[in-house]
Parts: sequence; structure tokens; C-alpha cells
Amino acid sequence: MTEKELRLKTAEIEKISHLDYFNIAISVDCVIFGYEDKELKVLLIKSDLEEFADLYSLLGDLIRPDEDLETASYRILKERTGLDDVYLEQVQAFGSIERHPSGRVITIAYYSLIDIKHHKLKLSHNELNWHPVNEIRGMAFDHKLILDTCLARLQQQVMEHPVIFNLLPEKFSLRELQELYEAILGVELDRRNFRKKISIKDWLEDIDEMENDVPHRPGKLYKLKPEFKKKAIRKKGTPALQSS
Amino acid sequence: MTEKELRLKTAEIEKISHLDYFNIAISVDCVIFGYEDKELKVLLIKSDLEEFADLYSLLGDLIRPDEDLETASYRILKERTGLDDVYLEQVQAFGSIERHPSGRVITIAYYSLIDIKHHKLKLSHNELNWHPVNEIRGMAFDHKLILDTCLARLQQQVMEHPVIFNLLPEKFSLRELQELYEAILGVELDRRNFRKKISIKDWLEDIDEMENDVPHRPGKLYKLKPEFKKKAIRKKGTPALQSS
DNA sequence: AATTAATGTGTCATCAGTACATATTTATTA
DNA sequence: TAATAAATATGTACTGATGACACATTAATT
Repeated sequence: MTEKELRLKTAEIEKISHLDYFNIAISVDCVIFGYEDKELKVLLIKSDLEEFADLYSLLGDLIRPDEDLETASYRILKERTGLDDVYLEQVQAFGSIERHPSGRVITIAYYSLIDIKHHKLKLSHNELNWHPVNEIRGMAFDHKLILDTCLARLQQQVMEHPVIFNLLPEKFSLRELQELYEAILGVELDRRNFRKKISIKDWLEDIDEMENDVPHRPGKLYKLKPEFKKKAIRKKGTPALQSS
Repeated sequence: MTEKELRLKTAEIEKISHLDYFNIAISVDCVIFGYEDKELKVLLIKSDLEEFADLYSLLGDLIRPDEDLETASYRILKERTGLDDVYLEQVQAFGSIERHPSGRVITIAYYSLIDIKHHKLKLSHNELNWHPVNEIRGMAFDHKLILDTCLARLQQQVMEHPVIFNLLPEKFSLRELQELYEAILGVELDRRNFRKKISIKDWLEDIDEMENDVPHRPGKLYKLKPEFKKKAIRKKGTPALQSS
């Protein structure tokens, strides 16, 4: 091969390597929600990009060619939290041109629900921490937008499906459950109406135990009926405008 | 530069050009819904891949590095239908490893709503046609899955937001509207209850005109109130579990 | 003028959503 | 040990949405 031929080949490969359609990277970003101290929290890490010094970012990574989207999400969760049996749901893709300072990266956002107390993370370094959702201001990239979008989706989901229990321990009191709904929805609920509504759903099983670590009258403990325990909830059928 | 150096560079570039993370292509696929002859239809094209000879596929294309996701979707719509002022909404990404026979392609699905009658397409060739949603059997790639997912999303949306009107002409009768709901939801609705429910929503304006092309007693015509006419509907706020 | 086929409307029963108050139980304190 | 404080547990009445259901009216057709 002559030098000229090599130079041509070089140019050609460079052209291919920058070929438009393969010049976009794809990542997955996980919004990992947890619940602690009566607050909805999200797991964030200090951004490693100079542009975003001192800002926090979601946990994410580029997708590998040999893994599908969910596999990539589970990998990130496993790497960062040590957990692999968690609730996970895709929300949507974010792809504005300018969202990543280092190049074109389209990201697909997932949200995940974790019981903080019973799955102590290996928080390897203090750059990775739980942050109360309500106190988060600036974030790296467009991650604040992604977080807000995922929170909105979570709010929608907890109204329709029994997914909220992924944030709670196996056994919980109705007060804890109500406080969690309040934290997610950002509203105060009336106790009597809340209990009526929950009992209508028929999701819970009375396990005939009481709280024992509270400094007041203990409440009954419940758990989610097994038939509703699914890590990945599939959408239900279409609600009918009216059945005739 | 010596030949050896060039050879090294060549190898390096080849490595980069096949670098895992840039070896995934990204496309957009549009599920374009229309309504005609009391049927919900979708715009499909004959697949150009040998593997999928005689199967239909959605309209899609690879995303260009200089366009964001919505731009790519609008481009596809414009190219294929000639329209650019249409309702469009992202549904979700599909990324299984085996979904595309020619390589790894992750696709982001959008659905779009079009008034067939008043936007005559340039159906350039007879490979591109409207197909009744209920009669579609096999499709190329995972496009049947994408179609079903988008239909489910549409069904969800029409229950909550005034998006259905993007499928109808400016003026329509309540019968036409009801038939469209029935076609989308796949149910029969009671006329009296349907009208009650629609009137409560307060979406419609009585324009004091009557149908004139029907072989029976003509019904009143309505149009969507201008404040609800948005091509891209943004999600409403979270429904409260209960306001206290 | 009679017939046909659609439009247009109201009532009643049921159920979900919401506002609201009192008795009971346990831990704590005096 | 008794009194107090703070939480649990529960029911009723009002309002509005949902869903089943029947009859009079209008226009085109015969």
C-alpha cells in the first residue's frame, strides 16, 4: 500500500467514522426515586464534566450495542446501587441538539422506585447521595427537565396503579402510606377519605400486626397483596368512556 | 508520515469508527392516524427490505445529527404527507437488539393525528396507503408492537384531553364525534350519555349550522372552542388524589 | 300523506369524591 | 396511679359523575 493509498483510506475511514447517522450516541438516564424522612428523594451524583462543576446529574451511561434499553438501565442501577430487583419504567427520550456539551447524545429516561431503608446502597463515595426532590435547583445537562418529567409520570402512575409500594418496606401503616402519597403528589390528604379510597382499591392485606417503634398509639400494619407485586407493571386496558 | 504510522492511524480510526458507542443508529417512526369511513386508519408503506417483502412498515427515517427528535418527526411527516401543521406526540423508545435486521437501530416512536379528508396527501405511489387499524396483521420490524403501543396511548389521551379533534374536520356533528370515539376505543357508546359527558367537558361551540349532506334528518354542527386548539398538547397538571 | 330513520332530550339509581367530628387507644408526664 | 397528650379508627351527608333506559321530533324518502 502506497502512502497515498493509505492517506486516501484514512480519509475515507474518517468520513465513515463521522458519517452522520453514526455520529449520535445514545444513553440511558435513570431517575431513581426513594422515600425517607417523609420526603421523596432522588439519587444523584456530582457531574464529572467541567462545564457542570458543582452540579448534580442523574445516573446514566451510554448504551452498549449488545444490550437493549432495559438491560442498560438495569446495569446502571446494579452498578450504582447494587440492586437488580427494582421497579423500572421508561418515560421518554430527550434529544435536543444542545443537551450535551461534548456532542450529540440522545438519552432515554427511565424512572425507578427503591425502598431506601431496606436496600442500603453501597454509596461508594460521598459524591453519590439521596437528595430531596423539592430542594433540587440546578442540575447538569437537561437533567432537571428529565427529573420533572419523570416526577410528573410518577404522579400519574401512583394515581392509577399500585406502584407506590416499591418505595415502602414490606409492612407499613396507613399513615406511612398516606404520608408517601402526600410527598409524591405535593398535597395534603384527609385521613378518612384517604382510607376509604385505599380500601376501595382492595390492594392491601391486613397482616394483624401493629407498629412497635412509634412514640404514640401504634397503627395496624398492612402489606400489598401478592397479586399486585410486580416489579414491572404493565399498562392496564383502556378505560372506557362508558360501557354500554 | 511513515507507512507504519499511517497503518497505525488507519487501525486506530477503524477502531474508532466501529467504536461500540457510535455503532448504534437512531431513527424516528411515526404512527400517523387518520379517520375515514368510520374507521381509524394508519398510514403505512410497503417495506423496502427484502426480509420484509410484502409487509408494511411505519413511516420513519434515521435522525440527522443536526435535528432534534421532533424536527425529525416533522420532517418525516412533511416528506410523506406534505403536511407540517399536525398534532404530534412522542410515545416511547424501542430498542431491542434484534429489532432491525441490518444492524442496531433504536427508534423513537411518535404518533400523529391527521384529518384525512381535508388534507389530501400526495400519495405519490400506491405503496403508501391508509390501512384500517383493525385489519392490520403482520408488519415489518417490531412495527406492530409500536403501532399497538401508540394506539394504547391514543386511547388514553382521548379520554383525558381534547386531541381527538385533530382527526376531524373543522365542523362536525355529535354523531360523527361519537363514531370516532367508538372507532378509537373499540366500544359502543350510548348516545344520551355520550352527549351528556361531552357537554360537561365544555369543549364544543355550537356554530348554529346543520349537516346538509346526509340522507336523513341533519344534526347540528359544532367546532372545538379555539382555546382548546393546540397542535401539541402539553400534559395537564397532576390529578389530585383528593383536595383537602 | 304515510313511512322511515335519524336527531334530540330527561329521569332515576348507583357510585365516587369530598367535607367534616367524635370516640378510642397508647405513651408520656405529673 | 391518674391525668394528659397525641395519635388511631371510624360514619354521615352532600355533590357530582356514571350508566341504564324510552319517547317525542324532524327531515328525507316512498
